[in-house]
Amino acid sequence: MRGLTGVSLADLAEAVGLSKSGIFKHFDSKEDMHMAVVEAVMDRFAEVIWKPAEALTPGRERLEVIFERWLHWAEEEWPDSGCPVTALSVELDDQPGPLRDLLHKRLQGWRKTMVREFRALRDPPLSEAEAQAAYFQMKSFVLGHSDSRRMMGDDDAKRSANAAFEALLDRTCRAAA
Amino acid sequence: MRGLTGVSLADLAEAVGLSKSGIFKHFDSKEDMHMAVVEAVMDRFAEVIWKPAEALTPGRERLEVIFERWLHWAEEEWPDSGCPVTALSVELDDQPGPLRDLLHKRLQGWRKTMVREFRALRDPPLSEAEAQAAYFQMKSFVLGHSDSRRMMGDDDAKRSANAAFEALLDRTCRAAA
DNA sequence: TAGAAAAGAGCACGACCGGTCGCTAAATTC
DNA sequence: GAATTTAGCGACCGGTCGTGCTCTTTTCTA
Repeated sequence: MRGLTGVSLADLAEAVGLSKSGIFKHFDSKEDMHMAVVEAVMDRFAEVIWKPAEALTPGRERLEVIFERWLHWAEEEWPDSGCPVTALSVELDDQPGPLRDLLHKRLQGWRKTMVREFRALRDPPLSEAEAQAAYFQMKSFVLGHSDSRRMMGDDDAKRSANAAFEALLDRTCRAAA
Repeated sequence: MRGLTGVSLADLAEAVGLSKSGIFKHFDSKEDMHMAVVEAVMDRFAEVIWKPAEALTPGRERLEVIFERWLHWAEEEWPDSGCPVTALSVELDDQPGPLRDLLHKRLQGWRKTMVREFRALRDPPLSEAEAQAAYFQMKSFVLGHSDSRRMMGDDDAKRSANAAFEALLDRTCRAAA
């Protein structure tokens, strides 16, 4: 990936068919643009991943749909660049400022949502700690999937990730209350 | 992180106390430098993570040491920038060329080593597929650990990763042959 | 110790960087 | 229909980019 810093105004101008100066009628600065990019990416993330699951009732099936959509998002929605959420995280995690803060806020919101989903996986509900541990693993498998597929060229990455996630759901459901 | 592209020759020159042109007596081009960076990073990776485990016999304890060193590597060896292997992977996974090829080769070598380690975790040894699945999860937890700690600000990330890894070892040892 | 070779400094280059300016033309509002 | 806002353009700014060239200084070797 090229990252936010790796895309110049000239690149962008050519891509959208505008002049550099034309772009500045829509954004005050490059950082202003970057903020809009983060917002747009996270909005799209929610639409692609959360929306299809919204209709379902909380529980295992919903989590399975979310996980499937999450892999799909990275694999099909961004076949060239790779998942922009991961890219933004790696690029911004040591760059303090409003941009990182915005991404952090959106990701925390998502995390909170997902922990809630995991709590509802079992009756009686999982403890907060159990749900957090489960989400940690879920997100790990998403990251592992991208790494395996993109960097290691592993065509079975999706299968590996799915198997790991299914096993995670199995043992999380089964765990004693 | 700033990435290879994000570090200019002027930055580097200042950091090492040389002039820009002075640097060119050691490297033919910036790409030549990048190759050396990838080599150096992977050499250091092996030294920090593999070397302390080398003395041990293959098996669970060795894997535990490797995992501990791997987390340590990301957390203590690179407290500011984050794990450079992850950074390089994300930066280069869609940039075909000798640089990506070099990183790919070194990472494949590491993967092969680790899969071998996992096979030796049990007697009778794990199948190739089982060992690959286990390594997929191990690497996922490493990635999850960095993401949780650096982007999400989770101080318990190490604990979460360790718990997940121990559980992985448990059920991998226990699995029927 | 003379001379070669290596390490480094200084400078200049063309290309590109993010950003501003003044202008035009289209759209919107009054 | 006049006035004002908006979208967009090309030219241009000061700076930085990677890199080549020449010259000096250090270091190694015969």
